[in-house]
Amino acid sequence: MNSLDTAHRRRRKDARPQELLEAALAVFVEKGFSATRIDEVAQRAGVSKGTLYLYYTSKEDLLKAVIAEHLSDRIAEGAAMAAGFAGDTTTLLRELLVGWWSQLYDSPASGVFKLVITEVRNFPEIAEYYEREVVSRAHEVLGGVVRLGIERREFRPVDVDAAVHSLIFPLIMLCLHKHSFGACMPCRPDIDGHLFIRQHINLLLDGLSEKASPAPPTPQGS
Amino acid sequence: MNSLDTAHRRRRKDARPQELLEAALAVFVEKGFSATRIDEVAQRAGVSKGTLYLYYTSKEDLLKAVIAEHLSDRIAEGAAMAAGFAGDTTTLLRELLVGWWSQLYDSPASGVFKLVITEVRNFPEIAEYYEREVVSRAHEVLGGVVRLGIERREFRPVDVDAAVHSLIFPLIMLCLHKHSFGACMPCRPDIDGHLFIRQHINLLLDGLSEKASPAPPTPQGS
Amino acid sequence: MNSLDTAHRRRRKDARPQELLEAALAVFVEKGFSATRIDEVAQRAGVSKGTLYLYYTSKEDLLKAVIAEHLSDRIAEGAAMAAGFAGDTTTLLRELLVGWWSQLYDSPASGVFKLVITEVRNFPEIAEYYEREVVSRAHEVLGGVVRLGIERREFRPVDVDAAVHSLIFPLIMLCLHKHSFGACMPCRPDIDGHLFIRQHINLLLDGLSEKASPAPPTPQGS
Amino acid sequence: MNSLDTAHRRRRKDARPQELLEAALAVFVEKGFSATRIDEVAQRAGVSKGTLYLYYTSKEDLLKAVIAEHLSDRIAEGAAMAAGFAGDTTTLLRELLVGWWSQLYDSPASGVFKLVITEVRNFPEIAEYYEREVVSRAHEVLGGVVRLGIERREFRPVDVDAAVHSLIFPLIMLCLHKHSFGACMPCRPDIDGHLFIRQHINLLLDGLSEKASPAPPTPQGS
DNA sequence: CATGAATGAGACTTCATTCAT
DNA sequence: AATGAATGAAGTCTCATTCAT
Repeated sequence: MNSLDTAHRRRRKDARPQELLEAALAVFVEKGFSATRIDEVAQRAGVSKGTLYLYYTSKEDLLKAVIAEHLSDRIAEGAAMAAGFAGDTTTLLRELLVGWWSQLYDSPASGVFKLVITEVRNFPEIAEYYEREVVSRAHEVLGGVVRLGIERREFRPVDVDAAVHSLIFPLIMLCLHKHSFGACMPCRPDIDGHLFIRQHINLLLDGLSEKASPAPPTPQGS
Repeated sequence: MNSLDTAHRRRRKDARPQELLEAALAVFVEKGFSATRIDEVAQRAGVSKGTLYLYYTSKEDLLKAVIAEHLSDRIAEGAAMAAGFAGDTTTLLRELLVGWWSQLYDSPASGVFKLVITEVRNFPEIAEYYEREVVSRAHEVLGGVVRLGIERREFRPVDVDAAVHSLIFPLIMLCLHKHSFGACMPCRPDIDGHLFIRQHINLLLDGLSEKASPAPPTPQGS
Repeated sequence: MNSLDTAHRRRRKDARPQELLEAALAVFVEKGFSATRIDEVAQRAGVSKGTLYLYYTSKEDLLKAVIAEHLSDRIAEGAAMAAGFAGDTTTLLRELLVGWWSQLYDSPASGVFKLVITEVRNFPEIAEYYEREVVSRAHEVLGGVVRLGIERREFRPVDVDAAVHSLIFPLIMLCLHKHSFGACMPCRPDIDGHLFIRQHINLLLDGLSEKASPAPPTPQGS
Repeated sequence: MNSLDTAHRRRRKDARPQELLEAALAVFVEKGFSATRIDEVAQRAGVSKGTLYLYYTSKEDLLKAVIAEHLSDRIAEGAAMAAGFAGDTTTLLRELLVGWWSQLYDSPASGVFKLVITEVRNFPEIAEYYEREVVSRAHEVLGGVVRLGIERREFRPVDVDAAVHSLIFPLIMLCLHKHSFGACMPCRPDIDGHLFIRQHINLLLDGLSEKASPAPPTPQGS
């Protein structure tokens, strides 16, 4: 019993920062940074307010930790997926966006987009960090695929940066929507995220595609 | 002198609400609702804190007024533009998004998107209002054009709702970007909004287009 | 018409201070000095806030004017009534309290007691004024009657000051009650002021005791 | 040391509400509810402003707690005193009022009367509470004694309610006086409360009139 | 490690008072 | 004389942060 307790205690202790970050992300995304009370984060993590300050020195520190936490892994996953792929770029792009983004969309990490957009202007360090760790790396991965597709004559010679934005902006918007309107008007005939991701990619691939009008193998929306 | 002064006083008085709304929008968008101090709004409008309360009964009231203010007109403009158009839907869509959105993007009203996305969850009435006055009406306009294009065989028979989202989400993201990253990392090679709008439309029109691969007359990005 | 208007205007103007005092008394008594807004007084008097400041230099000034206003006359009336009376002191006392107090109880002046008791500690000048102009003079009148009654052997040789207080305290309480509980619980079987005044005087004149005059074992005041 | 400190801490914590109520009563009675600043209450209780809000959710909440606090006990004491008494009602009444009221007059609870009279109209819930918990119960006790006295032929058949008011109103006035004039004109030959209580009761028990029992010409209450 | 009582700076809001018209 | 828009000091209440236990 004693050793079990110790183990349990240690596990709890080690898990604390993670639990706090999850709680903090949830509340920050829901209320906004300025409007969330530190009490609520602590309470949602099941600890007292004082305990939170054992792990994070201030509310702002917690915010930065939250943002840093949910990024590296996801980006690395996408990069790996792209790097390890052998096949045509059309399939890769579809695979990448559907597989990668669907997962991200479903995870709490999707809320980070809202958080970052909301708070960058108040905490400029976040801008730098986010740009370096997320934007540029994700852009690199997707831009690489598009560029490759153009080289291989699968895609038309479009502006790569613009194409990447056209690809990715709606997906980010989808995440923002999920955590704003999606969270407070759930009764309405709402956007089906996963469906939209596929439809959006199909539409863009048709625009990108060099070939005449290769209607995607599956009908729209399937 | 007397009548002039009276006129001046009256003009100031009549202009106050508008001036306050402009100041409020600017600060709300910059800092977020919760983090903006009422003093700063008042100061930016050139009045004292107390004066603000002569026109708006609370900070929340001010927020709602700000959101309501910058909507009706813009939406109506777009609807009128669409209604009065005679020509092919491809051109109409290009016209609509480039003309309408470029203007909106340049105006302070573009900040409202950030504001709404940030605050809907805290003020559910906003969700209802915004959905009714903005989302559904804008969707109707654009959806109508896409549907017409499909009927006329200019566009392929895509899912209309999804296509509208693919069209408009990046434009909203552009507005969000302008008021978040765009406002705090102006040194970096940044997105050129107007250029992107055109590129994005071209890309999507190619995806939508029924015809083989009618590379747009102008090269991408021009 | 012109002269009528002028007359009317003048009459209004001359009546202003009086109207303001009446309004102020009503609101001060209802809400308390500190809790009444100057706007409400002005509004109840049918003028703008600015106008009030043409007649009284501050809220405190208005308070003092209100208190000074409703006193002198009433006291003088009572003194006159007492001075001009020829008859037995029992009747005089009854006459005095029933006639004088019933009238005061019915008039808005009754509220001044609440106002004074509430505010003396915050405005010590009021204490001095009220003591000099009201308390001492009323006490003199009633004390004189009691003393006379004792000299004439109509009354037992009681402590005059205490007797005056026993006579008058319940009447003041009645006024206080009217403007506190009486004003907010009107549905309950409430005190009938005029009836109580008579009963109270009768009781004091005669005492509760069934037995003749069993002077208490200890002398008065022991 | 550890356990002592803990004990000390706990004792402070448990005592806080009581200490705050005492401080609040003192300041409310002195300045009036609306004019007292929450800071002053906190300071007088030896805590910071924030601490007060750990125990009471608002200024109004504090007011209600203050009023509720100082009542139940005092009323219960009086009722017990009356219930446990064996003897003639004249003595009981004298005992009751002198013993009970002298104590109340000396205690800070005497200020509650001023507070209630001042604030009932602004906080109607107080009226209901006070009527139910104080007025009706005290009235019942005293009314019972008077009624018993009448049954036993110790007292004349007076109107019971009026008699109770005549008995008790001056005592309440005494409390009001203590906390209004009494607190700001201490130099003048002032009322001696305890002396007055005895004199008042004697006077009511015996009446002013020298003659035996000259029932007034008209029946009580006419 | 964990707690939660305590703090006090700072936010929103009110309102007495002023003053140009 | 009368108005009412404007002010800003001051009050209530919140909440991030600390610290003794």
